Amino acid sequence: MNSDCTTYHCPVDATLDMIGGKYKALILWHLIGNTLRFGELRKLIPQATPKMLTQQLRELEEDHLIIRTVYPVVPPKVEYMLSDLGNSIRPILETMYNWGADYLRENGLTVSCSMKFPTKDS
Amino acid sequence: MNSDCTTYHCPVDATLDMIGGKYKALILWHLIGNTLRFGELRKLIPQATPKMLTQQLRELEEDHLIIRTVYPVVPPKVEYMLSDLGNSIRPILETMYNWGADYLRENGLTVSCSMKFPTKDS
DNA sequence: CAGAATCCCCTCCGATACTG
DNA sequence: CAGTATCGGAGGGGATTCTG
Repeated sequence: MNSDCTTYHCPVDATLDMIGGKYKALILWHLIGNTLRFGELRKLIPQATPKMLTQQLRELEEDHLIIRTVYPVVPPKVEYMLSDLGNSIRPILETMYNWGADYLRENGLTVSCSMKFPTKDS
Repeated sequence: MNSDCTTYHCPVDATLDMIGGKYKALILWHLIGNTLRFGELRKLIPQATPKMLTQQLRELEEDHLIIRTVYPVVPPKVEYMLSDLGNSIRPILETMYNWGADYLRENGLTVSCSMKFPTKDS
């Protein structure tokens, strides 16, 4: 998370601190129901440079929202998946998704990527 | 909002863009069911400098989440209240509040200000 | 009372190049 | 493949001072 405070002014700030990073919501969203490799995330979020993607993934890992698994093979293989805590944040993402989608639609704005509301699978 | 894009990569980003500002969630939260003056908001959010408070309020106004009313009197009197759009975002704040409160409790962290979950009044 | 204006630091983040 | 290292610009945000 971004803030190093052990005291927040508001629980909402604590939540925003964990998912408010530049690409964090997008990463979490893509990881819902999927275990993905670094390269797969890069393709899904091409606007993020490797540096930024790594940084955001590390912060999500520090906050225990995702689990990073390194396989000691050559070539390297690293997988990312949601933790239980990460899964518990899904309702927030969905609530924000629905509100944002309504807002964008009512304002005639568009979404550039193919992300859709996930069917309630795993 | 922070981004000037008319195209988002995700509705969640659009939502975060509107409420993710430094003090925006806190401002919106305090305005739920209350019409407040600038000075009252300053007392409720003392960690925000006047400059930052003004900036965040202006952005919330541009995004039509709040309504700013100026009374042409001396001394100046300005009131802020939630718009219909601002009120519509309340479920998001509540969802984030609940998740954040659970998270902080389970991690033994504390909230510094006296903000509580609002009773479901106006 | 409700801000506007200035100054300035410092972090975020993109671009580019390199590595085990 | 999955990163790391380095540089540098833009702007977020604090402290302070001033004003109608």
